[in-house]
Amino acid sequence: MPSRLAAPPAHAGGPAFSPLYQQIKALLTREMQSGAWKPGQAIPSEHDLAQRYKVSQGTVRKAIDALAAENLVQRRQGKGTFVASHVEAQSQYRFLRLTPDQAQAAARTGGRSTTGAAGMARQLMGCQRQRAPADVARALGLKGSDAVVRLRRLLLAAAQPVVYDDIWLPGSLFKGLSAERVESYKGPMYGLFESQFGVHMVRAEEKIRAVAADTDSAGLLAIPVGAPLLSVERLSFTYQDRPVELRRGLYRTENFHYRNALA
Amino acid sequence: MPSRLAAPPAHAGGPAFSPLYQQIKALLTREMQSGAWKPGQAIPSEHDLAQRYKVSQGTVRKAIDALAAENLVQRRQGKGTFVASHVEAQSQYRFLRLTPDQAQAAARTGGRSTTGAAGMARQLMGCQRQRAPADVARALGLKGSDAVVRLRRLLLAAAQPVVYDDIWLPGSLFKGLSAERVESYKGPMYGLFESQFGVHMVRAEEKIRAVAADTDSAGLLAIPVGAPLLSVERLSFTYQDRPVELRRGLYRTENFHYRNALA
DNA sequence: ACGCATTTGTTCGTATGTATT
DNA sequence: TAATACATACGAACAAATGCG
Repeated sequence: MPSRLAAPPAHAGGPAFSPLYQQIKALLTREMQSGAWKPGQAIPSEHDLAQRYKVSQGTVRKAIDALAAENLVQRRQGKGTFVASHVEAQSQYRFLRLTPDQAQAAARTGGRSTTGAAGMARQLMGCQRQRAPADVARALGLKGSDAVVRLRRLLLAAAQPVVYDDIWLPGSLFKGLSAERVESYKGPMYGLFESQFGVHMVRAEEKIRAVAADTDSAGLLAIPVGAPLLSVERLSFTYQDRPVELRRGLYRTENFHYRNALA
Repeated sequence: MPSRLAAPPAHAGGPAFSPLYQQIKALLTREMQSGAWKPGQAIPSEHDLAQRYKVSQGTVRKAIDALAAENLVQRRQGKGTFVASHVEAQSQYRFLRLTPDQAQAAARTGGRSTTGAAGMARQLMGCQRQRAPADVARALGLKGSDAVVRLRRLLLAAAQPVVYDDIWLPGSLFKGLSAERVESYKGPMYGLFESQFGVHMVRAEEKIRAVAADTDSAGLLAIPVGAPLLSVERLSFTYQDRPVELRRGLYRTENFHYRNALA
């Protein structure tokens, strides 16, 4: 009997059991999901957790290693293990891959792209509540009758528009979200979601295309109709792979590029 | 005295030492780089390596774990640990992110995108040797007088051109590369490089933009001049972060998209 | 079909090193 | 300096997957 905690049912298809450290990992994840351990805060020490769950410290360590590999937590020698946060400087703009062309790539040297595409000016173009369009509802796992928040904004570099974002969020999770709250918040959008609404983005999937600017986007981004734009459709997930944001971005890439690392 | 193998010098800037398992990792990497352990082959067992290097099995294990995390090797329970290979079915087209739009995304379920953008027809448009242009030489770390191989090709889906690739390789590493060798090889380009020239691609960096088709690319890809195209500039590295390929790709994204996972 | 040897995977325990406060 | 927390290293035992006789 390999499991001493919650033994998963032995139904066909799924594994009849899972290693102890994965069960511990699931328990730790649940603590974060429930909000008991909040982003930026330290979780209990390995020694502490080992006692709490009656397992060896090495097993807790392996569970935490797995969480760290998925960027759910961050280990800091001598200090502790911290729940990942989009508010902290280290992991701010973690999901933003747009980079100025002339940014000296300190890519592999561990140099967090200090320049990045951060520090761009924000301009909110709209914040409305409405019923979810069919495609948005499908992506977010909502019913067509459910409410969503739609948020549109521009990012500008040197007074030039570079990014237009069209963001859709489940209304039930973002109750008091308003234009004022967005505009008054300093720092990345995901920091706002996390600190004000308790929704922490864990991972995302993007679909990228080249498209021609239509009249709307051309106007917003100050380019000719038909000019090429990078279209980035992002679906973001919180804990337990629950989709909580659909973001459609249009990027001008004359002076910026989307950087990606393949391994 | 933490190091029992090669103790790195304690010069300023670099760490005065490195953990044992990292030293083991470096030794293992050197075996692969030298060609002593070839892609697809099994490396010695953990027990074997532990004896060879006079360290514990756990230390070898941690070294191999690190290599596996970087996709340099692949572990298979009960069988052994194998040098990663672009020839094998599992990791074929590892660097290809272009996906048909209607491919049912088995993304997280572990389902290797069987559909993928594999199975596309290839059409070689040229294979020449020449002196390296300045920008290519800079990217590959060559002198302007060095020879390079330039390779151009189309990828077609349903008889429609989808991808145009312009590939630059250091001439010194790819001596007998010819159009015939490329056309007769079945399987991915990186499989050819690996099996025929002993150059294994370990990782890559990509810069992605939206561009308008010029007359050349419009003709090649059968689209109007000015149509939007995804421009993907890829720099690929072999062991020790040595750049060995510059690839400029243009993708039609009407029916395909570039998929990316953020974590 | 069965058992056995091999290899990686999991779990435990202990000791020591390094970073932080 | 001391206490705390993560990081490294060792050793041991058993489990699970594989392949072979």
